[in-house]
Order: sequence, then structure tokens, then C-alpha cells
Amino acid sequence: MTTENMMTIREMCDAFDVTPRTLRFYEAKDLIFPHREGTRRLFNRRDRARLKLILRGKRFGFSLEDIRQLLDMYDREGSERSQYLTTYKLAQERMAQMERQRDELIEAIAELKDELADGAEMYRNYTAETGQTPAKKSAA
Amino acid sequence: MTTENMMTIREMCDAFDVTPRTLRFYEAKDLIFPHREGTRRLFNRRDRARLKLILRGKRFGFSLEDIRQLLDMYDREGSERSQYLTTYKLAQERMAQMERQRDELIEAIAELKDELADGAEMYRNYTAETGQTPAKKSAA
DNA sequence: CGTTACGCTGACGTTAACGTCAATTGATCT
DNA sequence: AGATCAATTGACGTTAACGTCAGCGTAACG
Repeated sequence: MTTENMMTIREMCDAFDVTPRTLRFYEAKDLIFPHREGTRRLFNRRDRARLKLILRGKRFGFSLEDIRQLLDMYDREGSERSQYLTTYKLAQERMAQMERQRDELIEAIAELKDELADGAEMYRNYTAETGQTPAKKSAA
Repeated sequence: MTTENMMTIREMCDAFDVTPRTLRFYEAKDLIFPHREGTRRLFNRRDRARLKLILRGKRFGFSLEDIRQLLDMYDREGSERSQYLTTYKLAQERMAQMERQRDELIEAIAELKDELADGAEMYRNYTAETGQTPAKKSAA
């Protein structure tokens, strides 16, 4: 029985491309709870699954605090199935929000583009005033 | 001729729901260049279009530095059309990346769920060791 | 048994994006 | 003129997510 297939902090760092500091930090933030062999940390499969979720959750845009709450939910009793769905829904909602924000951003880009066009027009019969074009200061 | 339809810093703050500090900060970071009437700032339509893009870009997940580079591109001469397309493409790429990251996150969630199931199994013939479930210690 | 080597615990440093506060200045009201 | 109010310029504080460094403990190596 390998019992748990533990890994040292160094092995974890190599496997997940993080620093020891990061792992200790996550532990301090109650995101993972490695065992101790004396003073040293040992990480089991569950720790690894959690870390994986942490790192991917971060990349997706969740804060560590968001993720901690998610993981807490998984720690408290309840159907894994429903918890899974909750998290899934959360990700989908965030995605939908991103889509809306993308559309709004693109709208703003279009407006700035139009603004530039108008600016060029105004420029022709009003000349300067913005100081944007360094070598011009006539007009009175 | 209203000439430019200028707005004071307060009007800007009310219109965009930001603080004066934010506007000065953006100016210090070369994101906007309001005119000066003596010592006071005055914002024109272009400033407003830029601010709009800044705020929406942020919400979408771009850093102020990312946005500065975008705006710089708009300041340098060139076809507004092609610049628009560049920005548009950037937004779409980021969106695609988000989708990939969402999928990876969901995969990690599924794995953690499975891990929990396995854990429960192991629990039945290995009993405790994690200390995760405070109010249970039967099973032998 | 001395010395790397790894790990641990503080504790202070860092970047981004502002918040907060103090000291001034300029404009406005009475 | 005096007071009040809006803005401005420093300058220091704040949060998140670690980086970096110093000082120790200990396990293995020669």
C-alpha cells in the first residue's frame, strides 16, 4: 500500500511550476492542507487536485478568495454532483459576463474611432487646440 | 460654437462614476490628456471617448498598461479602420483564451469531484487520517 | 563531526490601481 | 476683505499575490 502517494514540496513545485513560497502561501490562506512529517510538508493526491483547481481558477480570473470559497464548499458535506454544478454554473456565468464586457469594449472602440474621424474633420476648419500634433499653433 | 463641449473634473466623475484621483492617475499614466484652464483640468469629447474605452477595457480584463498601448496606437497616425480591427482581434483572442481556461477549470473541477469520491472509498477501509470530517469516526 | 542541502518560519519588499489626507491655490459668494 | 468651496499637488497607506532574504533546524554525506 503506497497509502497516499505523497510528494515533497520540491516535487510539487516541479510538477506544477510554482515556488515553495506559493504553496506555503496557499496553505496560510487555507487553500490546501498538506500533512506534516515532523516539520516538513507532504502533499497527497487531494492536495494536488486542489492545487490544480486553484491554478486554473486563477488563470480563469478568479481570486484566491473566490477559490477558497469554492473549495470550502467542496469540503463541507453535500453532494459532489451539486457542488460540481454550482462551480460549473459560476464559470459559465463569468463567461457570459465576459462576453457582455467584450461587446461593450468593442462598442467603445468604435466610438473612439468615430471620434477620431470627427476630430479630423474639425481639425480641417478649426485647426489645433488639442496640442496633440506637436508642430502646429496657428489659428486665432 | 460650443467649440469642444468641455467638462470639469467633477462633471466627469459624476458622468463616469469615478473619483478625481482616478482621473489624475490616468493622466499621470498617460492615458488621457485633459486641457488646462489655468491649473484646472478640462475634458473634451475625445477624453471622454478614451475614458470610456479605458473603463471598459479594464472590466474586460486588460491592465491599464495594455490599454495605454492600445490608445497609443490610436494616437499614432494610421488608418483608424486597421487600428480598430487590431483591437477587435485582441478582444476576440482574449475571449478565446478565456474559453480554453474555462474548459481547463471545469476539467479540474471534475477531477476534484472524482478525487472526493475516491477519498470516500478509501475512507471506508482506511479510516480517517485527514481530519477533514470533524464529526465522524465510526467504521472499522 | 563538520558541511552542504533542503525545508521552515518570520518579516520586509514589490507591483497595480487607486484611497486618503494635508497643505495650497484659485474662484466665488456675501 | 473674509469665508467658503472646488481643484491641485505631493506623499503616504492599502490590498492581492506572491518575491526575497535572514536565521534556524535537521537529515544525509564524506
